[in-house]
Amino acid sequence: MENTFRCNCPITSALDIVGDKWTLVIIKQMLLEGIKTFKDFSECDEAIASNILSSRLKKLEEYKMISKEKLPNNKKTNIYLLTQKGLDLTPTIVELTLWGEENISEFHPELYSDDRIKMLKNNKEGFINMLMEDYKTENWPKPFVSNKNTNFINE
Amino acid sequence: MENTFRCNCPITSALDIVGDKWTLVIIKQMLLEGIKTFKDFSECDEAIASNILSSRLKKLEEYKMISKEKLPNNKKTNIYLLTQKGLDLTPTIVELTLWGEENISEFHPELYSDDRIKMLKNNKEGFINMLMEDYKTENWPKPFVSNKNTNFINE
DNA sequence: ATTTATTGCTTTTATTTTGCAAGCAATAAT
DNA sequence: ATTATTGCTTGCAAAATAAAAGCAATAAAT
Repeated sequence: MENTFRCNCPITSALDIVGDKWTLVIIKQMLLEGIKTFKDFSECDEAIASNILSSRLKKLEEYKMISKEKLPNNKKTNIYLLTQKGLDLTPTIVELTLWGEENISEFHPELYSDDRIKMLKNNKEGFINMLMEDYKTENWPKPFVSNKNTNFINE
Repeated sequence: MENTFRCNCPITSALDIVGDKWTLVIIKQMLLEGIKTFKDFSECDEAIASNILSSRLKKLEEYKMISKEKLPNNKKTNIYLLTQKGLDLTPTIVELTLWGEENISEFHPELYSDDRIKMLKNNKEGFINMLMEDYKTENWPKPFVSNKNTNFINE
């Protein structure tokens, strides 16, 4: 963590953290593919080597971009979750997706495009918000809701 | 250029091109700091080693993200310019800037913020368009304008 | 016209990072 | 009690990166 930053420029410093082959891929997998455990990462499409995965997760934790937790009924498996800092990379990832989708197929014909990307092109702002909100509601601990408010539907 | 792509995902593929320590720094310098020649790059703040600069410029040219030209009166100096493909990374760079500016200072207190970043926060969309238009008018060959239209002011 | 400086690299060598394979401790399943 | 799974770490080889030096082509100065 010491001497990580080349200079005082925010872009260059951002790249000192996420500017490598794997870090943003990891965040993408968590954000878009529901990946949460070490095993999930190891088994998925872009299977990253376990030592590199390990070092990247450590770095992301140091920078508070992910948290490492355990489920109450499983003392072994770690659950890695994006924090707000990590989630805040959603717009960057979305812009990279759009750039890739429009500029790479010439060099990489098998590149896929899917329905989500079409949605994204239709309404970028909305898509970004949806991604971030969905991640939170699916993965972040539910806030306590008092009984008063839970049964509206049945009243 | 062969075997560059890990898989068919647009994000991962984008990172196969720009996912390293230097590529986006180079594009940032061209876009935001008016850097155009090999010497400019070598002399600036984040002085990249010349061999790496050389290899990155070559890669960016292969992917048509920059062009390499010469001025008519100078047979020596190469001028590197962003093409549309390169310029299209502006939104990605802008989002990275915002992320860096809001999430890194905790770990890097010397990180600077400036007036341009304030402008950017006020009007992201407009700032991105301004950056791209400014770059084009300042660096791309001027289109021919017929005499008919040049003297409005004097009529 | 000849020397000197600059530019845009390439080459060499050293260091760092990456990645595969194997190993291993702790927990969970059988 | 035994076996399988998970989440790592370690060791080593290969690849990428980086600092330094070198060099050819052009431009500038004398």
